Amino acid sequence: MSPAPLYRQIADAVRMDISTGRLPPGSKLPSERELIDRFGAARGTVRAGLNVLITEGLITPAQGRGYQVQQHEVFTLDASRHENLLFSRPEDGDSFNNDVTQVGRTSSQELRVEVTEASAEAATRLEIPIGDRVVLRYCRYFVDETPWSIQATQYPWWLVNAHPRLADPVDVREGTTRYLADRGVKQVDFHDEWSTRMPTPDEARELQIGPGVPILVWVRTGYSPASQPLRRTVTVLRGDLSRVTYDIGDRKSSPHREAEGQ
Amino acid sequence: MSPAPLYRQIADAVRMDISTGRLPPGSKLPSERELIDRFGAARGTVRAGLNVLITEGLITPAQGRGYQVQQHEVFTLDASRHENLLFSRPEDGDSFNNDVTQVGRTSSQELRVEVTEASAEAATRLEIPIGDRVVLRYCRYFVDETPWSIQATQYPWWLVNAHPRLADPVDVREGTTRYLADRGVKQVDFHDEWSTRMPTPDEARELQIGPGVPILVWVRTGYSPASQPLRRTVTVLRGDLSRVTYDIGDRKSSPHREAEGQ
DNA sequence: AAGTGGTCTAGACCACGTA
DNA sequence: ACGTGGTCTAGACCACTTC
Repeated sequence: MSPAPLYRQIADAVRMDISTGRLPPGSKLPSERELIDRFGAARGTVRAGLNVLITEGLITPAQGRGYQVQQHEVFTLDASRHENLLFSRPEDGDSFNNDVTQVGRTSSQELRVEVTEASAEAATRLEIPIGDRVVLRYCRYFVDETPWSIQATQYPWWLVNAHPRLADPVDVREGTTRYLADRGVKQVDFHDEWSTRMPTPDEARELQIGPGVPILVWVRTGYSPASQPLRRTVTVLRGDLSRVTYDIGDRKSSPHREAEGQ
Repeated sequence: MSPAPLYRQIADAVRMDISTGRLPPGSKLPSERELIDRFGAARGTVRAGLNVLITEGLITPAQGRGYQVQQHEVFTLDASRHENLLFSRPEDGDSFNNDVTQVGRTSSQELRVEVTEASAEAATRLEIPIGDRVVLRYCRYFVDETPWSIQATQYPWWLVNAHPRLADPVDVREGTTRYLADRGVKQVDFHDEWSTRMPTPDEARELQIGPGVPILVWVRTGYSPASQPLRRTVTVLRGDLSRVTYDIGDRKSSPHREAEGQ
């Protein structure tokens, strides 16, 4: 066995300090110059080692302030209840806002509404021709002032015609799902797709995430009782701040809600 | 606006070549020496630029062979059907194997069985004391010879006592869920938790993933009709090869199965 | 002003893969 | 043998933060 290269030894040593708690979340790492002395390495080698930990999502660098051990406040989303009318009352309003405030945190959002043409994926899901007109409701959600997710929902034009507030460039206070339900358009079935990947530079900027933090991509299609697709929502969630749960079956409530170490 | 640093310009230029299709998935990138000439940069600068794309999961380097644009063959897992006895017949056998062969691909697995003590998280989920004896069934799954997931299931000791094949260090041919069901122990409710993060070095080695590829972590707890926890399974999935779906509601089948670009 | 990380250069030698 | 990436050095100057 050849020995591990020096930059890996540096990464392993610092990673060990983090996992054993010698460097707790939020604490400051030794400076590059200190590590140069400790390991007798050139600066480039030390930086290569620290770079490993950055791409593992363990530390973040800040110009002029040194490196810091990452710390997260995870927010849990219950996807099997979320937007499910059976589990929300009309007075609860927007489901995201509701979920957040219920655990004692604050939420805010930025909304943008456009009329555009359906992308190929959206058209397939919505069972309309590619390029058909759709309303796109684009929203960025914040938990405690931190960007948490970006959401883009497309509604088919026939639905917007019948329910024009979908195209309002302002909040639909009670939530669009509830708005539609109150007008007789109920979403009773959902098809969800989940995947993960590293963010594009644009996504990283909008969610304010650095290198080493992946995102969750959630594509939800909502259906009427007649199995007609009513909308398609793409949500991009910060991986370091998100946990998602599903309950399958008839159990009334999920008994466990504790945080788990990552 | 100050101009972007040179290494970012290099990353952006190559990323553009990839996203426009000039460099299709699987193709070879220009060598570092070529990029040095094209951009008039030092080697370290070119490598810094390529490193950005590596951590974005867009390219992979291979010593002696150059850089290559990443390509994936995504495998979709239907989590709301998976292991659900309502959707599988006894003769189907192990559900993972079944899911894989049904789409014309081959699966294999490595199994290891241990008797250990319950971790804190597992004990909470299984509603047993911390440190209680459990059987741990550890399995690595392959799709088409590629490592795809690592799975660790813990069964409480009272269940193993009653159904001893759970501790057999060999495959339970029909699948453990079916084995238990046939002996009157039905799992009817599931609680699932999903999160994403970068792999630890160990996970990266076992799943054969390079930098820039995140993982999905899936924690499933299975319950009896009396809401007694029967098992807790932690699955670690390669993010670049995995898509997960849930169907919520009564719709018989999900009408759409097409691949989507990533 | 002093200390931190960010960018960049110009070399060197090694390890791996292909031919 | 040759071309590829992998590791490493020893500098330099800049930008930002803290004091």
